[in-house]
Amino acid sequence: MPNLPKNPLKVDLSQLNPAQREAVVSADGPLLVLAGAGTGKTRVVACRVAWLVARGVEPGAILAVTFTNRAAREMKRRIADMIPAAMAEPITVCTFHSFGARLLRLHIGRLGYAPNFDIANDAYVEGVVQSLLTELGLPANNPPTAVWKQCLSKAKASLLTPDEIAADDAGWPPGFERLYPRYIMRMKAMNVLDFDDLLSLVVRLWQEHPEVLEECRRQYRYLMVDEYQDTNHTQFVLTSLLAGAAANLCVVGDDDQSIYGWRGAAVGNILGFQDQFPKAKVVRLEQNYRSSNTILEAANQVIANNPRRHHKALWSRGGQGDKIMIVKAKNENEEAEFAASLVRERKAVRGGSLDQFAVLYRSNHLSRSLEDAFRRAGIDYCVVGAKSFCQRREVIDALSFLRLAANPRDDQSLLRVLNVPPRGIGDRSLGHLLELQRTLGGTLQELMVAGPFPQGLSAAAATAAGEFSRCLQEWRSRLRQPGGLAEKIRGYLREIGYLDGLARIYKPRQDAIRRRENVLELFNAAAELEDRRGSDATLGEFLELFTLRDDNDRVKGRLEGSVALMTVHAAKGLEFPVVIVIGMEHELFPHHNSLKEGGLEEERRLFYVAATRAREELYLTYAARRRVGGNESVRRVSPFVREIPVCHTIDTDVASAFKPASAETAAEYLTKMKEMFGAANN
DNA sequence: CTATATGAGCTTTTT
DNA sequence: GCTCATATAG
Repeated sequence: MPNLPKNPLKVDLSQLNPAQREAVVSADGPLLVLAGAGTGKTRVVACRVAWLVARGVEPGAILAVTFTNRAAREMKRRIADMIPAAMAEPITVCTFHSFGARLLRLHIGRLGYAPNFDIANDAYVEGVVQSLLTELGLPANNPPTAVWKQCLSKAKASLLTPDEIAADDAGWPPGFERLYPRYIMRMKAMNVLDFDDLLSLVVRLWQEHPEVLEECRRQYRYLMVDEYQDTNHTQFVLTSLLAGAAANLCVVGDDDQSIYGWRGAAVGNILGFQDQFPKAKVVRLEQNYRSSNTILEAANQVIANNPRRHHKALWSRGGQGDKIMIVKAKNENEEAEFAASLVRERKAVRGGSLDQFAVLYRSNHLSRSLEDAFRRAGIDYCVVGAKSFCQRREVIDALSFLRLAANPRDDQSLLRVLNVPPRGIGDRSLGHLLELQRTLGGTLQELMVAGPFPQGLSAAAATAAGEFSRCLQEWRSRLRQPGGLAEKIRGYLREIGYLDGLARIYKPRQDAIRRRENVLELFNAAAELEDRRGSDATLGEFLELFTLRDDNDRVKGRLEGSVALMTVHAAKGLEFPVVIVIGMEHELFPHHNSLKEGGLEEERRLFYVAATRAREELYLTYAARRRVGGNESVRRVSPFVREIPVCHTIDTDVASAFKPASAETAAEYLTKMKEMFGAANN
């Protein structure tokens, strides 16, 4: 490269609207950006980062935290579009959890953990919970493990200690005060952290070792937090600690889109930001670049019924657009068929491909009738997010084998796969092993190879256990050598009998083949890592990447050319020209389980999110009768639908939506079609 | 110990 | 209608 004079960095703000520009150039002190749906939030954040750099802020001093990998990736991309790579590279853009993981790898020794800790995913935590429930003599499935897991997460996310839980009689299931401390001890003994630990241990680290906090504050002097409405208490404390008195803290979010309260997110964080920082500047982004004004006005009116919120009213320079169609179906099958025919008809009228359509629903099981209908209609569809790759049984098993090799202290994974595929070591032998651990202590892996364990077993079981241990040890040391990670993972899983065992575990051959393919996906992921990281990629790195990674990449590719079917939660952050929301019924949306704990407001926000996914056309459907858990029940339309001003809606039913039955419905139909076609021609 | 058969249960799920 | 968990026979 010749020595060219360096261009002074310029960031073009001319494309921004005044509010956006103000958010970008307010560089110092606390700043709250209230970014309504579709108001160009990512662009503003990226611009702000670039602007800071252009103003001379050292890139390495900027930390931008997001919730998802997808958001982090997107933000990096947008920043890289605006400033030279050499300046973009030192900027830290990452998720809360990867930030925590990175910091803890460096300093966790001070808290009594080893720095090569493993990170547990959901399935892993559930496994630990199950073992603990049996140990504590608590019922196995009442409440279900998922509920216990959620309680653990909530307790940790609120930074509650076991003592505080025991003193607090509000709402925890009976026995939780015993489970919670045991869970913490078990995880620590295995040197495994869960997702909440990645955050709460950072808080503890900073509180107990202020010099580490000081160092972080010196490094990260400009802090930005995306999706602030979704932060939980730990994340709030984390952010506050790091921001410190300097408080060059910019939080971006939309309280109206806070839909994760049930998981510990505290809307109060964004609602109370100005109480925390009385001098905070507040910028509202209300100009929407996504939806028609009909959709925006409907969404505005509905959300205005929520009492506690930052006032916002979205508007758009785009036209008024089509009315919102509210369609009544006889039952869930007619509803699903209507959705399918609607997609077909609108595609014929609009042209373009199927990926401009999305069908959204409140809960996963509603996808079933849709899938049937779309399959019958021969329309390509893709169900997003229902069962993520990582939760499949075979993937969990395969990962357990890998965790086992990476971490000799990981008892949980050992318990999970010791008898997978069946190798003659059943409940009795396992019980024997656990009994030994209770009396002798130590890790299960140690106990397996030495001491009195093999004697207590049948000859077959002892041989199997010995062979298992030998194989594990050998591959552990091989995996420690650098190079050929993917190949070694494959060799390990083959030799330990898992790959060939799949056919024995999963009975219909078709099923075994499918599961095998999923395991092969793991090898692909490892190979990918090797391509990116070079040949010295380690197993530990692979496991962390896989645990903290997101599934959305995979989904995105498949989405092309097909209708997206997903929950409203999964649709957050996405947009589609045409959106159909099904199951708009009382007790379903809002869901009956959420009505008790003042959850109606969150349900309304959820509906707000659903409606604002649509760019041009929005359809809301409901069924007069629906089979719920076997028996048919009579349904009423969702109250949210009736909160939309009638001037923005057309009420109809499936029969007359396509086929007019009488003169006046024919006229109405004609008007409707005119509007539709008119919009399509614009 | 393993392979099959029966029965309960079911909101949402960024990391 | 599908997945999990426990029961029971081989």
